[in-house]
Amino acid sequence: MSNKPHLSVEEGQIPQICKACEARHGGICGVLSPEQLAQLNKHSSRRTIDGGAEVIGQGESVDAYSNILRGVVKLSKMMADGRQQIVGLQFAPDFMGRPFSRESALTAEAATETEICAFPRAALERLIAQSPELEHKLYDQSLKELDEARDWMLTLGRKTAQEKVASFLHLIATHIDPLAEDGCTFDLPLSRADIADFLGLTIETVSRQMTKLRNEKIVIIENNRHVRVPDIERLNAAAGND
Amino acid sequence: MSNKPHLSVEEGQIPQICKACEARHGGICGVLSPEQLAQLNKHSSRRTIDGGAEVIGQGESVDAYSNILRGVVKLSKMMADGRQQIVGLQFAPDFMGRPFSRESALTAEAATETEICAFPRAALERLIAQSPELEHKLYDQSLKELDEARDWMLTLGRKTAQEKVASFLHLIATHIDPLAEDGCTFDLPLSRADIADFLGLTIETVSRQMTKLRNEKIVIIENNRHVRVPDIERLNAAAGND
DNA sequence: CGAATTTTTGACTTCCATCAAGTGTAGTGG
DNA sequence: CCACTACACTTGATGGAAGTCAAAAATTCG
Repeated sequence: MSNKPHLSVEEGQIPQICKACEARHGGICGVLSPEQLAQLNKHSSRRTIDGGAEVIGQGESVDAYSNILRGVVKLSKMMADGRQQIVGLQFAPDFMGRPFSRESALTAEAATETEICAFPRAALERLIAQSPELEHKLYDQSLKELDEARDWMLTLGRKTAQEKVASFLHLIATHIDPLAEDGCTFDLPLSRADIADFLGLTIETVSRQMTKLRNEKIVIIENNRHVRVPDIERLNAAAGND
Repeated sequence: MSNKPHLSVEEGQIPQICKACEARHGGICGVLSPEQLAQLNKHSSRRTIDGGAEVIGQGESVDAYSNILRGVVKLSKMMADGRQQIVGLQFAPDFMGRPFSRESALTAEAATETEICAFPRAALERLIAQSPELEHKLYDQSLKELDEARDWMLTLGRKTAQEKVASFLHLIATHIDPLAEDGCTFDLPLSRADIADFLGLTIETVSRQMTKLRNEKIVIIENNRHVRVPDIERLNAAAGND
């Protein structure tokens, strides 16, 4: 046997599909026992969502939660006259959903092609009720999201357009390519229109500030979507962070 | 059988000081058993904080949590160059603190004279570990705060100065005087400078927009701090909500 | 009352939004 | 392969909402 004895007993009960799943490393499934995983798995289904497609609409009733396995999801709010604000981005292996609320106050939309693992509300809530570890994990994620939301409030309320765009690039750089201090490269998951909606700006202003950052050699823009950051600390400084 | 909790039996064990406390009605103490209340109470202390005084500073280490019993607390973030953004307001009987983090990313400052009930971090974390109901309650509050933070992101990113000021007045009106649809009256817990920091504006702009709302008869400003809203729905409309 | 602070009002400036072309870039079909 | 269209992005010219600077008015407080 290649596995340790005490693990091999449990590993055998983990659903095949969960074994290599990212949601077990950092995601909420990591705190579930093999039995619980199997139980949740019975009702869950994987789905691929095209970029731009809506996962759940503002005001719709919520009857499913999901884990993001791949891709980026935008959470946004819209005013009656069409003004829109992106209030959060979710990456794999984030849990997506608002427990204990029947109705979504947000629109969730895939920014890129996205793969999710969805399960019915009742199944998750049953698990929450019987597993304090799961609720703890969810609580922990919501605290992180709250920290992120508050960071972004400072960006929205007090930063200049240039600092906002730099802050956005910094956010993406640290989420997509979380390694090498020097010279990280990535594709932007958002269009200019989305970036504008995230930063509370217009697409023209985003474009102009991108050009400025390029001219100042803080970023190298290769293919509109493809960006290289030679010095993440210079970008951080341009974002107004310390 | 005999140790099964029953209210009438246990009421007698509730600490005297907790009996009339607001934190037991809507606050986190409401989910604690009399034994747990007694345990927490042994280490807790009530404190009155003057308006303007700092409760906990950005970057300081956190060794206590607290419940707000009276007053309003501002949570804010500051940039290196002094720009400041208020990222949340907390009212009685909110729980205040960031579990599972040693260091505060925020400054908490009393906006008005405030009374809190503080307890050491270890005491609360011990209780959390043994009471899933408590963690559930805390989770629920953090989800509400997340909803509020995201609402405010829309305000910061996409609303005009006029809508921002109206949104702020609406927020206070619904928190302070949560009754009578028609004609609510209240005192603003924040100075113009604080309102500006909450809305991402300057105090001059806040003042001008206040004047405009007064001229349009949407609010009646009696004593700078004292405000009357004759029609909460008109205020809501001025805030850009549907 | 008079000093200090907060708030309002006024004049001017600036940054970003708006409006309007222009320049890729990708996809389609002949 | 090249038109052709559609779409995303960039660039330019102009205007307006909110910021800045300055001073007056109102309010608080010793």
